[in-house]
Amino acid sequence: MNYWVMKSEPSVFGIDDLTKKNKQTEPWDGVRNYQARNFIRNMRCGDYAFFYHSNCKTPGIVGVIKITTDPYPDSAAFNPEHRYFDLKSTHENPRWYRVDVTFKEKFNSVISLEKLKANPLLKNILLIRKGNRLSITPLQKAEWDAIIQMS
DNA sequence: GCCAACGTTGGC
DNA sequence: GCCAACGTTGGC
Repeated sequence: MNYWVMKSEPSVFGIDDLTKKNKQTEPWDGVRNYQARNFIRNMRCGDYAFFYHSNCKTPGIVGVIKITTDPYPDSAAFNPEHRYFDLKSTHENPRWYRVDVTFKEKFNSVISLEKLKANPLLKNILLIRKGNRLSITPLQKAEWDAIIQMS
């Protein structure tokens, strides 16, 4: 079992896009960064992730999602019409991957970036490292637990 | 809107 | 392989 943080701009795709009754599972697609891609390929069905909202009024962790597939090729990369199209990704040799995520929980309030930075138990997490731009980052179990404690 | 930090591209 | 130029991310 692995733990992750998955980051997205809520104006593009936010946790509320997963809280609708008939749409609690969505593919997490569009990851086009190699480091993040490598993390996705290490994900397994049954892993858990925090949903992080970036580039918004109060950036921070807003809830919990579950990884509900193993990684599989991101078909958006195959579609020339799609904004995530990549000529160099082919069916024979896919370059980009995605997983499906399922809504689990939305916190009553955001665990803000500011609070995450202030918690000494989280001082090593990639998410808050200066200059980090990865949309997918791993967490240790102890770090996961520390964040749950804050919620 | 600003700008620092980072990743990618492409000329050489 | 180096590195300048450029595009993007994301906090503030």
